[in-house]
Amino acid sequence: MDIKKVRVRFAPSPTGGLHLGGVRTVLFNYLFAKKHGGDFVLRIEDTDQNRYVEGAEEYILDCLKWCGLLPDESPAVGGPFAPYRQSERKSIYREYAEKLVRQGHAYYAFDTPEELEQNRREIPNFQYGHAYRGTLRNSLSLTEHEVDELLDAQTPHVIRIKVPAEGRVVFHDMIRGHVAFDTSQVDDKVLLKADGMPTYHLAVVVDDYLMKITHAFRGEEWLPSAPVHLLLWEYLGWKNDMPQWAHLPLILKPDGHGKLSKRDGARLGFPVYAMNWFDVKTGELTPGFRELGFLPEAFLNLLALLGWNDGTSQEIFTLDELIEKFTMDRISKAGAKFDFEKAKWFNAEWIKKSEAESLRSEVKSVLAEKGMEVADDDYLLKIIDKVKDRCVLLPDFYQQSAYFFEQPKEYDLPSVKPKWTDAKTDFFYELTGRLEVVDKWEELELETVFKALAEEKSIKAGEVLLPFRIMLVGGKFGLHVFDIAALLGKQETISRIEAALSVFVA
RNA sequence: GGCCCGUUCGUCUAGGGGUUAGGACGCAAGAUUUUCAUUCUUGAAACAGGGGUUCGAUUCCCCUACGGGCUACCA
Repeated sequence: MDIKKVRVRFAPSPTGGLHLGGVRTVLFNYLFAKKHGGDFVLRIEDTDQNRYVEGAEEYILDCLKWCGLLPDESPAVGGPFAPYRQSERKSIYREYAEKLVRQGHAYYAFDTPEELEQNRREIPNFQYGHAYRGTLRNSLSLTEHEVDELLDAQTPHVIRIKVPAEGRVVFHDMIRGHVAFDTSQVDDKVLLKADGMPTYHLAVVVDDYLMKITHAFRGEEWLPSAPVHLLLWEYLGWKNDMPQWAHLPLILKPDGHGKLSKRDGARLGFPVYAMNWFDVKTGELTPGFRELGFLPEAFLNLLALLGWNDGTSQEIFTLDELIEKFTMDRISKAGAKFDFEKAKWFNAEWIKKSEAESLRSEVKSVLAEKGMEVADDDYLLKIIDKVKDRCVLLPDFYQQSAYFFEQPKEYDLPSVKPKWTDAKTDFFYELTGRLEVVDKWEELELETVFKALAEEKSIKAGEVLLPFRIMLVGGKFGLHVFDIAALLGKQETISRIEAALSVFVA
């Protein structure tokens, strides 16, 4: 394939949150465009005024910025072929729809929603198409005079495409290969709604043409309406400018069957949106991957591997690697069930792989949320470095590192009390003295001192190790004990031993 | 119902006319870690079914089954 200039389209619809499938479509768009040195066009599909939600457009852009798919300073929506909002292009669409009517490829239809509803109820397999359009109220069945009268009277009407009763629409899909439809099975889709707004079918064709789109990526759910779009490209006389199509496989529910939906997230306990989405209309908050503690790199990585791989067993990819390795022919055809366990694994891998420095601000805000202000960045960096292997999600950093910033408030007494002896009391008293004079405050040195004392006192190290841990952190968790002590520093370690001792002995 | 798309371990997938059908997640066992996690080793686990084509099909073709999508003046 000789790709000179690619212009791919991404059309977020500001009607709600941005779900996994949406981000993945953008990602593949992005990878393909980057790979071939092309543009990446954002077009806002805001023609459905009923569903338009305030703030949704900004939200979607923010999601893309968080993912790293849109530069921070990028103009939200724009480019050389503005405007990019459907609502601002209203007049353009009518023009083309009327043109199609004049050419006999479309017609006015005056049927009310109620009438159509009734037909669908009463006629089995009712389709507004060649079989029934002659019996319905439209400019095909009515006389010219009747039509003019209705039009003059401002009768609400739509414009529908006139799909031929016979014929075959054939096209090549970059993922699926050869795809064919019988036009007899395709219905006369509405092109222009009664409110003058275009439907997706008209808008996508007109916009892709006007914006010089060369490659169109979308979800597989659009495949059945592809013949309508193909016909439109032909009727409008733009056949040679038609973009290459790529219908991406769907992301499916992890359990049961079907497309992954917002509800599945709530039901199964994982996010399906990139970021928290608060719907002002319903007052409903849908959680996002970002807020749950996913790294954007991990999020993109897991999405990319859902329906694509590079043919090797590599699973961890940076965005740059993805751009380099991405090819369309390695996108799978079948839908992929989303697996949250694997998603978490990706995040854990990315946390492990990340430098402490790059994790710092995220960890800081995790701690801050719990009311813990960290002043000493060097200290924090050392802790992050030691602790990150044990974290799957960002909030795990709190649980894994909180004890470095405050003395235990409670101790796991049942684990020490029953086996406590005077000898142990003696050991720890002595230990504080020995620690007091340690020069090199490092893990190895501390361990040596500790074990030497245990041997002197004829106590098995194992018997005092667990109490030591509980003294420092309060329970049976955390890093290796001597790592903790080393990080805590001399004064803090000793003070924690003393504080705990008084509780243990009491 | 009609049309379209799809089908390899539970899940994501590699492979492709002759393979011990490979990897990853998860699961199980063990080693290490005198907590836990990490790490390491090992294990259980798949070509939907039936017909062809072929010396030989998991791989190619057809049918069936199953799954999914669409079937709005939503995208």
